[in-house]
Amino acid sequence: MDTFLSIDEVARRTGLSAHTLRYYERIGLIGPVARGSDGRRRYSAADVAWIGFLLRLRGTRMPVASMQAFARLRAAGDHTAGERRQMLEKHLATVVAEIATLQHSAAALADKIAHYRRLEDTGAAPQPSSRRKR
Amino acid sequence: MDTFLSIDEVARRTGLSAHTLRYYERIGLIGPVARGSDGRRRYSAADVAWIGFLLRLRGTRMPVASMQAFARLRAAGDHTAGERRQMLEKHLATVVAEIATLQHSAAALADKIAHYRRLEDTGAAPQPSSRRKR
DNA sequence: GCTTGACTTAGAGCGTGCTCGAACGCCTAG
DNA sequence: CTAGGCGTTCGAGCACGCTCTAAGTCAAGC
Repeated sequence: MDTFLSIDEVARRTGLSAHTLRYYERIGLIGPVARGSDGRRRYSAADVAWIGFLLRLRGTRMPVASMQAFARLRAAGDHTAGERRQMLEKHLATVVAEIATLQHSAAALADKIAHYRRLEDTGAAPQPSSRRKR
Repeated sequence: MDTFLSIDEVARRTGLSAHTLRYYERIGLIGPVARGSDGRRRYSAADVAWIGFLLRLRGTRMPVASMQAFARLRAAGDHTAGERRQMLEKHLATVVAEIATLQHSAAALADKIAHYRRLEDTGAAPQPSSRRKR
């Protein structure tokens, strides 16, 4: 199984740049990646899966510092699983809260838009760049 | 009606710092605020309402540059209402999309947590810092 | 008059998360 | 042997959104 990927392949698959992948490794988000005899990185499937997980955390705006903490726990071994679970639970709670406030804000935005629409339909200046066919 | 507020009062009410309020004014997010005879800012109720709206936009992660664009349109007069509505609609769409991906991620997080919980219950090392009374 | 304290401006500095540049190494093709 | 291309490290630089400092003004209280 030649299941090892070059940094460019991983970049392509994850959407991160090679620069960013090296950066993540530097700051400890990604554990030391295996190297070929020429010193180049050879990412395993597990590495890629972990990066995918990191991207999910990032997508929920977990700060890099927290991801680092999580990565450290992971590297420390199985006995930190409980701690890791707690981190995730805490983070999940903030994500859920954020979803709620976003939904709230989305509703407010929709109201504002409706307000604008009313303004326009009440015969104010017609929109130049908007085909607003009632 | 002494409906004018000092910068500190506005800071208190909006949760922004006085520094940030001045900064927002400097970069054009908040139009020129009226001044008292002593040169100090005197915020009107309309100013405060506008700041509230800005905060909502910020809460949905609208970039400052976009808020500036919106503020410019607003300052340009009523005839930009259509354009402003379009901006809001576009932004609302991104907010809705983001809510969706956050929900997706939240579900994935919940799965991961469940996974950890399973690990723990399958008799791995007991958690030191977790009273997991099955 | 002097002090205190809240305000003003202009501009420098900072935390976060990348992003890029410079200089070099190694492999392959021609 | 040389050139090209892709990788490496180390460190500087950047975009964003504030945040703070410095130096000064003004009004009120002692």
